[in-house]
Amino acid sequence: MAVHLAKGTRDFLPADMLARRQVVHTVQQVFERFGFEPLDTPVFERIETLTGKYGDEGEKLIYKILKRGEGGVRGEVDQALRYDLTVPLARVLAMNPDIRLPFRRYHIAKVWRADRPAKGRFREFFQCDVDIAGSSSPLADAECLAVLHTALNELGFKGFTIRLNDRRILADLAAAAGAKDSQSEKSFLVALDKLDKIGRAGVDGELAERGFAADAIETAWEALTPQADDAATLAYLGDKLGNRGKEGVAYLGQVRDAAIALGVDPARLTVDPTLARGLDYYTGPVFEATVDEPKVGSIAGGGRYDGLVGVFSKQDIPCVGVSLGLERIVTVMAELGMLPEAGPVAEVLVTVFSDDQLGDSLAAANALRAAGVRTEVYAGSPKLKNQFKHANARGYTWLVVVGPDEAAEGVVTLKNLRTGEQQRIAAAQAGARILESR
RNA sequence: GUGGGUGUAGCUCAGCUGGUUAGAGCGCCGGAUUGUGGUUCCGGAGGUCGUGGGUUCGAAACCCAUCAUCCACCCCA
Repeated sequence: MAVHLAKGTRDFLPADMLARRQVVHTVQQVFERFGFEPLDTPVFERIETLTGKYGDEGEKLIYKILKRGEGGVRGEVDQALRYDLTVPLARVLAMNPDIRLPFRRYHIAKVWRADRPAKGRFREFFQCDVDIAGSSSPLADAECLAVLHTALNELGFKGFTIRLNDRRILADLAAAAGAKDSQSEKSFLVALDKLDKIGRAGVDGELAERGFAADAIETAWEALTPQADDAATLAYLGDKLGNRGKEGVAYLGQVRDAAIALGVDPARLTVDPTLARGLDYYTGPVFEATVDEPKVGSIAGGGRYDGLVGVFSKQDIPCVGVSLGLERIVTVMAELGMLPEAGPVAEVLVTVFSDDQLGDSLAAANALRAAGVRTEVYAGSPKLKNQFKHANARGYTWLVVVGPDEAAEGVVTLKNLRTGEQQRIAAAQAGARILESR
């Protein structure tokens, strides 16, 4: 039968896994360096936990699970695969009121979206989230920016930009453009978000189509007049916007100052009032990281969501967090040649000379492993030639042969396949020799 | 969800306007005096031409459907 992967999914063969594991390891080290603690949650949640959090577009992308028994036959749904790691966190916070706040957690796990696959986009993918719960201070937002900045740096990214905006600024801009309700506000944001793609004229066209009046749009554009730098942009916006927008501007200024004090390179930060992020639950600052070289959209995104936990419990807990998209990071790193080539996990292949000599080979393998050397022992005993080919094809550096001569002397032949040199030494010494070559 | 492209050996692809036994490179397997690879030489295996219909004397090539995949839009990590 013809076999296919489910759309938008991938197998990770050993070479992929080794590269990905290294990326995850780096990210995890950075997360812990900032004091974030690990958390995991079930991959599926009750459906009502997830619905109503992601907007109409997002809602369609939730993978739903049919009920057991007759309910499944009737097409009823009671559970769904998690869409992100933020809503599960909010649920955990609501269910565990004794968690000491502020609480920092990281979560690296798979999420699922019934999206149409594209470059760097899958239906099953990993996110690496850090969030701080229980702090309304701009310092918490700044810490998230700092951890994001550090992680991207340590992964080796050179040309990335973190764009910043605030939901309150966007709300005022939408209002200026004539948005009357959250529906038209969202409509405005969707159009505005395309600015760098379709240009001002294009956005004007879209807004007109969406029913925005030309003179109102003009008012919004005035507030968006480009300024020399972030400080000027914030000052100018503060001047043009209403009270809500002013609040956002002031807050964003504090976040930015704190982030820079935490070591974030100011050249990497850009206040961009046209940055719109779709998720419904954001309330304050929103941010997004992009790389300029391969076009894969954003590689990380986040923001503040002060109302989400309150949806699940009486007590509101202000939260802010950022999510790194592992899939896109790996895609970009692969394209830029930032991932090292993975060799075999084992360092040495112990060949099997013949069935008669099997015991000697196994003893040699034991000695190597006892010495801490990652060792493959050839399963079987085809011609030595083929075992050599196997070692070479898999990229081994070291190879061990134990034939009758070696066995008689109580040694093994250790060969370096790169240089071609070989010597007869005791198995334990062979182990030491390999270890010192690491 | 909308529009467009692609689908031929394990991999990358060639097969002109339909015509007899479908090709190449790489890879794979075997061999070149019987304890040694990676180079070279010789030989070999391997394809229901995505799948199902249709047009035709005849289709990998034309038409329809379907599945898969890629690109753009939408949205997003």
